[in-house]
Amino acid sequence: MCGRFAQFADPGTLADHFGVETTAVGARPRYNVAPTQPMIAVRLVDDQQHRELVQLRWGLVPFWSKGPDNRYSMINARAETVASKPAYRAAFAQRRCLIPADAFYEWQAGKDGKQPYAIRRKDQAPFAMAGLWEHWQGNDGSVIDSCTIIVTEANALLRPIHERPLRP
DNA sequence: CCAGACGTTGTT
DNA sequence: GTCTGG
DNA sequence: CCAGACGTTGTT
DNA sequence: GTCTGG
Repeated sequence: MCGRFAQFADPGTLADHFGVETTAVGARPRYNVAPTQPMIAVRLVDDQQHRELVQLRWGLVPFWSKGPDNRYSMINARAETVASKPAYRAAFAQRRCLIPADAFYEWQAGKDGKQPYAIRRKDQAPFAMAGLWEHWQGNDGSVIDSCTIIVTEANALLRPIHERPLRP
């Protein structure tokens, strides 16, 4: 669940909405954020007291990784296992964040193909998804700040559109 | 012990 | 069918 | 998540 | 870095 979403609220609106003081981020409206692309997150600054808007790569790159590896999908983390999975454990303990969104997309499978839906609030206000972020530094000094979105079972509203698969 | 994975979804 | 790139 | 590629050689 | 499978 949640492989695409929209972020088109302007940083000022997000700042009001999520209690952020720093808004210095080069954000433009995004109606279709895809995995590996940069997106906006809300996270604590180092003092752990204030929040900032920050640009992160969608698709968490573990700090111990040799680099981004698209063979593994780190765009979502299951809520039931996020505390113990090697790729997420450290971030879960230390580096949680909010992913502001105006809508997220789900595709309903039908016999004539797939029908996309945009899911958003009735009042169209931005909302937050739960996320984790990670800091990665390569041997050449390059740096990637990345994130993942935590997912759970579909609720009654979403179930007719799309259910998260069961896992052994 | 070392080598290799480290994740999720969809589809059959 | 399955992987990669976005 | 979807869309698009999926291969190798030789030449510029 | 840390766990799992062999």
